[in-house]
Amino acid sequence: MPELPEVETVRCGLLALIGKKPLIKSVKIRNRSLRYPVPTRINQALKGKHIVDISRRAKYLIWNCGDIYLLNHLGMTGSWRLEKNTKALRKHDHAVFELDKIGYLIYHDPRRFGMIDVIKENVDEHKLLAKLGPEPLDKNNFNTDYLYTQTHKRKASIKQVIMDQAVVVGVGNIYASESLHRAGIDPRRSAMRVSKKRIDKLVQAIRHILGAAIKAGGSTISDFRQAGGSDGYFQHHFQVYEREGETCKKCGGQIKQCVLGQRSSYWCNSCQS
DNA sequence: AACAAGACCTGTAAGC
DNA sequence: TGCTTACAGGTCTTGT
Repeated sequence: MPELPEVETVRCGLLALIGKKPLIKSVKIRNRSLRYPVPTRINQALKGKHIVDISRRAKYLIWNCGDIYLLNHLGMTGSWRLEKNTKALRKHDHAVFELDKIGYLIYHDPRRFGMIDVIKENVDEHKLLAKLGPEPLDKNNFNTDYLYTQTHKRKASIKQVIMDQAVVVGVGNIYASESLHRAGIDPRRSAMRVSKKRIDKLVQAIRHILGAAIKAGGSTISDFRQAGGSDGYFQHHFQVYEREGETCKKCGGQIKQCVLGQRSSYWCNSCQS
């Protein structure tokens, strides 16, 4: 489901839903079998803590609960919603956080590719976070010089390389295709055959696309919703994603589709090379 | 080190 | 109507 803009949208939505530093009264796990088993000690660890803040690293949400942190990845189908009571629980509601005076914050995830863990300290050193690349919107660490050092030696397609979370985080299957279209680069092109000048265009394109998608509240396709339940709007701005056979809005060329790294990829056969 | 493929899951849509 | 297959926003693991 979520790439960086969707996770950022969920983060903002959750902050709005929970209000000011709510107390966690209890955590009930209905199904521990997410991508990794949810720790059995999670209720004991979080009961009585306040959610001080929610931040994001890559596609991970990090709840700051004072002296302890909750780490959450939404996988493909993870979502959060708030309910007034527990009568409204549905299939695939795997975790229920009872928040004092707020209600029940529910983690829903049909495919169970998401994860929930609790961390005592040094969040950045967590096994899943330690090897992540820079944030795409961080101009100091994600820029043309940096990305070129990563791409010029790699034989794989440029699309696969920018989706590698060790190279840059947050770019998933939709925004990789959209960013490459904006930069005029064929997603099938070997990363090492993209000139530095075009890598510069790509850096700007990734920043622009992700920034615009965050502003639009992410993309709603299939079942993604903001934490408040409303739709994102960026899907209306797709130039190539899921537009196979249609006309390029920029140049009138035809949108093509192929599979790269087992993922559907889309590009315009006229304005991308 | 880098890469391709397999694995983990369920729901939905398409094809027969 | 029902069965089978392909595919879906992610990413870790395995084998070359």
